[in-house]
Amino acid sequence: MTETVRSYDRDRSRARARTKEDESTDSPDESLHCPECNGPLATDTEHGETVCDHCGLVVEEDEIDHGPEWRAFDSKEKDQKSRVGAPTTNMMHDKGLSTNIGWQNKDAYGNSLSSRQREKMQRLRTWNERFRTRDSKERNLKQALGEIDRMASALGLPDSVRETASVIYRRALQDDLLPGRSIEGVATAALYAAARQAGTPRSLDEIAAVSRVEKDEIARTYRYVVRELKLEIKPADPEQYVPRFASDLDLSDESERRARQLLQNAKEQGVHSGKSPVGLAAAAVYAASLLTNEKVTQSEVSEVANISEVTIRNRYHELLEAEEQIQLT
DNA sequence: ATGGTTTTTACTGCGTC
DNA sequence: GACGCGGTAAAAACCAT
Repeated sequence: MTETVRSYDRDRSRARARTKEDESTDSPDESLHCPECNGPLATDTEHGETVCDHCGLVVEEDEIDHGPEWRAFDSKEKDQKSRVGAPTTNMMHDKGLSTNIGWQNKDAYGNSLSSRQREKMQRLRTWNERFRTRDSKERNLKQALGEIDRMASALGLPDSVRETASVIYRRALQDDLLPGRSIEGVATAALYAAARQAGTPRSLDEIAAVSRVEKDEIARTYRYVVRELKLEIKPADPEQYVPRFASDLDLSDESERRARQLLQNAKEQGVHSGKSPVGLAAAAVYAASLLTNEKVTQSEVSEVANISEVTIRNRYHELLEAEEQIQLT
């Protein structure tokens, strides 16, 4: 035991001595000569350069290659092959970059640890966690991202939306938009905005149903965040609601298609401005179900769309009128 | 706060199964 | 008689100003 340790040390010091020697004597590379003055070349290991001993000309700089390791034939492959480690994700408060200590009391080879070492690891875990989430912003983020994640899964929103929501939240945090507003409110607003940006909008009611904050606060915070961050979000397109409603009602693709067409016609006629997109979508779905003889009742549609039957009636009349107008032209 | 617009609530009448 | 649907009036909610 002691034997191996000592020999290891000795080897190391010997190795160090050797490099020192190389540097101090500036061991000129026999095969190379300076292109300028033909003097001997020396390698400066500290700066990673090859310099002419005589005139000081830097012949070669050993630059670090930041590029990918292998040839890549498209951007996707390039991403995969770049040598910069695991992808970062905005969904974790530290982007997945900080140290993690596994919970199992095993070393790198899978062997169990002695009780002493186990204690030590436990302390390390504790402190690592404390450092990692120490300052308030980090803690803030951690909580908010947890909320976003929870709500997104409850609403069946894809990861891409969560990413976007995370980015929005980060920006809000960075621009000091938080003071005076609740973390959860801003997190919810971020998710709402992200869902709309991604073209998979959820209505305020749906969002409010899974959030811990009231609807009006979400709406207020959302408007605020959008304004301050100057996010550009167009009004929701009614068509984006159609697939969800259609599938909730077990309607055929044909009905879905007709609903879309109805909405497009309405758009051309300009009937849609000022009306709630959800209501339009619901009406279109209902109207389409009539046209394809897949009867669904108004109350069923109003149920899945969270829209009153009256609104459906009003809208779908308008939709059918718009359709007639189109026929005439 | 205000006024204009849209949506909701509540109710009533009609036709059908 | 229950159900789906249509219409209406008044209240409530929403939005820009």
